[in-house]
Amino acid sequence: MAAKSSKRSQRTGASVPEPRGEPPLSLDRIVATAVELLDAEGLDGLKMRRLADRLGSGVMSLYWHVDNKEDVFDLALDSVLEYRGTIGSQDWRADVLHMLEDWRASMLRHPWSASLLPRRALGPNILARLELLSKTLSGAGVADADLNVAIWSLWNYVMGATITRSSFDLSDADRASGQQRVEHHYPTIERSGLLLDDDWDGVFRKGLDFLLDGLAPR
Amino acid sequence: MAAKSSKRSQRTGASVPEPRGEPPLSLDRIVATAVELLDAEGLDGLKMRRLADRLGSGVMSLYWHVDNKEDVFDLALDSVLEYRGTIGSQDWRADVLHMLEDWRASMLRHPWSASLLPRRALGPNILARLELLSKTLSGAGVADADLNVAIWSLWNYVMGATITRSSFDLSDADRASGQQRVEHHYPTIERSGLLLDDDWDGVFRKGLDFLLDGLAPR
DNA sequence: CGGTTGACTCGTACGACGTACGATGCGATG
DNA sequence: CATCGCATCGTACGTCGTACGAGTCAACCG
Repeated sequence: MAAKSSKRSQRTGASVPEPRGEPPLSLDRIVATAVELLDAEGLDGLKMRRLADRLGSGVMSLYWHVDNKEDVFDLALDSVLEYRGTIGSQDWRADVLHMLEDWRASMLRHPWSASLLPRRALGPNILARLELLSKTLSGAGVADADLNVAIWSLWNYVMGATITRSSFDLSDADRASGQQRVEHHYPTIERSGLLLDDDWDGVFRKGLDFLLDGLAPR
Repeated sequence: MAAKSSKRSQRTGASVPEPRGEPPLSLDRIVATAVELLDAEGLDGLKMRRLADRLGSGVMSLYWHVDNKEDVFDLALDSVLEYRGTIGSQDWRADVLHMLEDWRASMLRHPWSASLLPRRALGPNILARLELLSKTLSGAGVADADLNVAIWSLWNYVMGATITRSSFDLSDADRASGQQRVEHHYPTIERSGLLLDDDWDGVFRKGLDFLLDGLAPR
């Protein structure tokens, strides 16, 4: 991450008239198309050749805009994590909830992002969210000494919830065949309906509410 | 996951005398060596050819014991997540803390595991840990209605904390170059020392304590 | 004792992938 | 018209996962 040095110049503000037919290659188009491809085919579905096909260009043309395939992953991931919401209403708690739920929703909309996140460095959009979270909590009266624990607790919770959820979606196919295994060997799990409960949103929200209750008085 | 159908038979209880020289191939040896290789070279360092080299065998011999490379990943991941601790002391809170901290430690000892977890189905050792957690919390007096939220809150927290930490380790290399960026654009993060604080264990423990305080009375 | 069978090993080969390299086209500038 | 930087792309190479089928050897059976 940080400063990859492809030969590409700084993006222009798009002052070109942009004619008919195939639009020209650009970083933005490449990243947007990569996201489409990832959404449609998953992590392993992103091949440089396929990406080029979708863009109507030659494979090697991509490499003028992008350093390598890892770069594409980084850019796609960060583009998906951008936050467009606002902050600074009267109700700091609503601000936090909105931002965190939006984050979770963004990642679930692009399930590959959860798989990618643990092995990529922190992109600017992730840092921006952390900054937003810090600022809001700080403004809400959380003491400086407690700030780090509060931020990380929330962060970890959301991150973990999202990744767990993605992981479960992945194993849905195995669920049927694995069900017997669960029923016979894990009685407590079975009794609690832990793996069957489909109300992920509700559980997520309850835990988050609970966490916030503890972190700062309503 | 679940029932992969390699041609391998059920593992024998090792009744063979096991002679000198290169030991024969076995699922256990393959998995153990895969973990070594992953520890040494990371996710991308695991190649079937390299694995075979380390084992002193031909590449294709692996495929009698294993379905494919994904199978190796699944087995390596699950083998690393096995919990050998006990449960059922007087102090349920200590039991939970021990199990969760052991989990985090296991994953940090094998950083590739955090990257792998989100895209793999739930293995038996993960389910076993969930079962243990459920049983302990249930025995500690957490009401059935609150059980799911409690389990998931803890689970998500640990999962998120571990993955965040791994992610930060990864970006350590970029830290120096990215530091200016952080300092200039993210003032609140900078002021709180959020990205510089090296006491991850302490923060992890504090948040966990806090979470447990809320989930069940001391 | 020769023949058969099943467990296990492995050499060769193939298709797919990421990408290095150098040629090519093109608009702007002198 | 000549030059130069931007942008594109065809070809080729090395590496990967693994399909296929031949090989070895011990155990078993007639």
